[in-house]
Amino acid sequence: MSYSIGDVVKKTGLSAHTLRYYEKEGLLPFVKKNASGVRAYSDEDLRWLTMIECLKDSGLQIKEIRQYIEWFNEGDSTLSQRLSLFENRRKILEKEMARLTVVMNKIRYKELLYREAVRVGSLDVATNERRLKHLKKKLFESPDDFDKVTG
Amino acid sequence: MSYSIGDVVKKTGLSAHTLRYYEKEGLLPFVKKNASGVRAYSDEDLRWLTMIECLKDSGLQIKEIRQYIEWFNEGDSTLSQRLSLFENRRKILEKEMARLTVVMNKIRYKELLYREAVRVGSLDVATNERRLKHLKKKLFESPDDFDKVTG
DNA sequence: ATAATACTTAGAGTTTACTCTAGGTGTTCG
DNA sequence: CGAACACCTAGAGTAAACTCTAAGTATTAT
Repeated sequence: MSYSIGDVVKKTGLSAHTLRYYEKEGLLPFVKKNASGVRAYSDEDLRWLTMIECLKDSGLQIKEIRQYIEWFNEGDSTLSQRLSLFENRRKILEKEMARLTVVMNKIRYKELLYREAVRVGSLDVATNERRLKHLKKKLFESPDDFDKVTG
Repeated sequence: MSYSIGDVVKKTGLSAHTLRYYEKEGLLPFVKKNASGVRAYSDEDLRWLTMIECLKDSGLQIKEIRQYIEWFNEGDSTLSQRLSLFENRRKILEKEMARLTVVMNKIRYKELLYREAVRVGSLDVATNERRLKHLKKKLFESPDDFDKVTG
């Protein structure tokens, strides 16, 4: 099976502009064109687009994805480089998730603080409630200046 | 206590450029200047910078942070808007963490696949190993095209 | 006193990943 | 056969968040 750029737009949700841009950036080196220069995407190309989406979701930049595809095309001699890439990415994702957990607690505290402030009609009153002060301590293992902010 | 922009650079790790940029964008409406126009940051200003960092970490854009600060300055009449902001942010962070969990599993599979490929010296051989095929099933609850990609 | 350093402003430049425009060619349908 | 539509390329424009430059003033150290 082969697909026009319009077909791929429908399948992937990417714009035709974006698909051509990806190709220009070296992310789709396998896409064939017919005699009049019209792109014909294969199922393999669609699977690469799925892979590209995953790599983008993991935070890779386009030039890093291009590097990965180049390594893939060079074959088994680049296996260790590709392993490093995924190792690093996994570590970065772990850090990112840890970071988000910390931020989440701070935002959750603010949400509860403002929920109470709305209930009693005053931010100052809510901020000084024992229950919320206690919650603050519970949510922030390592307190920083954050808990002094009144906003 | 008050601090020069250089002091704040050392304390926060932000550049002087960035601090002035934040001020221009309305994120630091309280910073005082002396007779010759030199900024003197207060402890309150430093706490706002901590708050701004948290909001940025949670994914808010600068204009959204400015909006929040404007609401803060308007007092208790904007409590419900601020509550909405934190509610939305919490929901977005939850989605983001769920997204990262999915991506993490895919990247972890790739890492293990390439670790094995490096060990045996062949991506094709590793891809066809029963152990890794089984792992793939375990990691991806809802299989998509991803598991067909060989790269 | 003078050199170095820190500060000021306005505004231009950078990066990333698109996103769109202009001007044109090719294909399909009634 | 001609209108409508999909496609092509090259290149310009956009948004966000900085990042830096230029040209000048003020402060500090020797």
